[in-house]
Amino acid sequence: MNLKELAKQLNLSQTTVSRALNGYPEVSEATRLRVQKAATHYKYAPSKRAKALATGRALAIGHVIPVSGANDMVNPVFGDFIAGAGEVCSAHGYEMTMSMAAKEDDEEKIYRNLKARGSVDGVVLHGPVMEDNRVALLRELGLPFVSHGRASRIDLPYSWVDVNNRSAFQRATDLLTSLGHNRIALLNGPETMDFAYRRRQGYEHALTEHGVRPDPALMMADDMTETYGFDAATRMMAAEKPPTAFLVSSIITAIGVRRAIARAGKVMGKDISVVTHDDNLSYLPNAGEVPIFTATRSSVRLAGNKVADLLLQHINDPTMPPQQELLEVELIIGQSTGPAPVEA
Amino acid sequence: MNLKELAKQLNLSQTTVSRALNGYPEVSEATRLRVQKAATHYKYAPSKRAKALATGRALAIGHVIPVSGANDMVNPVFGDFIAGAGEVCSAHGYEMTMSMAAKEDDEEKIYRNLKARGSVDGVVLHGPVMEDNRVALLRELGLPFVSHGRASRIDLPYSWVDVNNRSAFQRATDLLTSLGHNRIALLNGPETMDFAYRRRQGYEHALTEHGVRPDPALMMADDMTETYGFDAATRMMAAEKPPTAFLVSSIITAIGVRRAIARAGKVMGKDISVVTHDDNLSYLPNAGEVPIFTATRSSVRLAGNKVADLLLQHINDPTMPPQQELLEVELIIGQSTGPAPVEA
DNA sequence: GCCGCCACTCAAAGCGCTTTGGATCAATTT
DNA sequence: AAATTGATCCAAAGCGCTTTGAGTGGCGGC
Repeated sequence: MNLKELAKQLNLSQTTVSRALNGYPEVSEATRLRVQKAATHYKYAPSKRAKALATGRALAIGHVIPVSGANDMVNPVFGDFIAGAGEVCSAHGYEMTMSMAAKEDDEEKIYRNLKARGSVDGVVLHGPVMEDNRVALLRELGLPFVSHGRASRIDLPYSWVDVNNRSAFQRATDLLTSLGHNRIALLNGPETMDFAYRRRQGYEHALTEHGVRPDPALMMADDMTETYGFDAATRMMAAEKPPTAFLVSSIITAIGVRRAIARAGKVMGKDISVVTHDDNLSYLPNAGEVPIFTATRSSVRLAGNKVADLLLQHINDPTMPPQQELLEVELIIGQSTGPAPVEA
Repeated sequence: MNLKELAKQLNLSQTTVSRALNGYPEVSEATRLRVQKAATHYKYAPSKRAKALATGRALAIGHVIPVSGANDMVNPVFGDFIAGAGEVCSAHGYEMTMSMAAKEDDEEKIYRNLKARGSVDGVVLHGPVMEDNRVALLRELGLPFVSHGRASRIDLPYSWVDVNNRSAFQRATDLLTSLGHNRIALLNGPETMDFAYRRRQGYEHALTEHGVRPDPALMMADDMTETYGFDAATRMMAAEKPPTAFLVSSIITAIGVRRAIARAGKVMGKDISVVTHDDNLSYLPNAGEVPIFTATRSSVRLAGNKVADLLLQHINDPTMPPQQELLEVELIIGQSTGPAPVEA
């Protein structure tokens, strides 16, 4: 059933039926009701394709997902973020489309096509890196976008929703030093990623504030897998001057660290402390009366909500100036931290 | 730049330009080349909206994601599956759109709309449950679809790609019994889900074959979170007749089990054995010379490839009869299994 | 020299919607 | 009584593409 047929059934013009269904005022309440009844009766749903062509709006936003890293890793955070964004999108009648971006150079083409083909009204920028050139590109294209995370060293205004990563890791480091730790290892994400860069800043800043010189031997950055956590922690603990605490960028990596600690015959939270960032993933709840990990927590699903919300605002009002939202983490005390062991 | 303008620039009709770009034979090689040059020069990309309207094809497939369970869990497997499907979609010029389905009754409406509005050419059915009524619905709607996993007790023909869950868990159970275990606990996923139902079948079948009566006290089913694994394992190990081995449906849950074992002061692979299903998630590689977990492994990313591939075939040839693909798992021996401890 | 054929090219219709620019008619105003 | 207004409704154009059906002109065969 399409508009024309529906109009014929009702002995009305397409114009009137269209207006009745889209809530325009130039139609009497009586006929509006009649039209709506008929529409639900015939299960009429307007063709998205035609609507998009006629209105110039796709009623869709796009996600361009960088499938990156050594082994084409998909960010484990992805599912929850999408779920968050999806909630607000579907509440506003928007769809989400995704494209996978394998190689770096592919990505520019993807955005250009998205714009030229008009398949989306806006995009969310995933995984910003430092000096991310996508920001300039998207601005130039005039494609509304919101970044999930900031891109450092960019002076162009643009919209983003980010976690205060610097402050989070600074606070986490403060916590550890206040417990007496001064050999604190950092297992960071890839430091081309902006969030990782900022976390290291927070970590180093806190250390220097406490008069500790950051030790390169205690700092690593890599794709945040479980095995990365295990391998790095195992190696560091076997070193000459092992750390007494780990600050970790992902709960998945932290799980690897926990495994390494157990394997070394130590007890997490007693012999060795661990603080991790916790994205509050639905399948990895870090909960309980006393959560397993002491963590800097920030719900990535909530971030998905906020990003989508902001993006839809931009789409509906293109003149709206860029907006930023900085989410503070909760510092959650769990079982994985304790006072630094006394030197033997 | 649109077709009309491009045609004008070239002093050709829209028809010819369109045909030149879409590879139709009725156009001379000379002009085809000329057109293609101009197209790339002007960065012309045909409007997806207009193309969709004109051809009746959206060049997109849909994913309807059930965001379900007690705490709106997003399946951790999701990201990798999507990445797999995305690969083949983008290789064929297709986009993927996702809709979140919160409540059960929502879902039917989502599919109906997807069809009526014509926003996708086909869908992948996620998370089939037993006697899944979506199969009948999609067939009735005439919307091409491929299911990721089967739906038991449905005698309608339809296409699916599934892991041989029954055989996988049967083999895993066999392995454990051959190691001398006869109190093997099953930590399954929600047994409304088809895959979980089948896994239990395999497990029970193997047990009975070995003359062991399945013990309800050793069987659980729930959302496959980490804490579920920890809680269930902790409880079972504290019971009167604790299990000597765990068979687990998800590596994430298995991680919880490992934590419970460590907490209880036991050694995994020695005091207590664990076999888990392993979806080969990119961020949770169960690798190394000897993998951490003994596992039934099947790449969910590969499944994504296959599902998308099959779906695109159906879309391109609607007369193609339903096809099924059953993926066998690899049984990987890791560090988490060993002979059953001798009774004290 | 005429016909038919092949290789190209084009004008125009159509996909299903929105939206512009009238029409129509009753009620109100002058 | 004529003109204005407001409330409804409509015909038709247009969104940017594909595709049908219809020309062109050049060429060999009779």
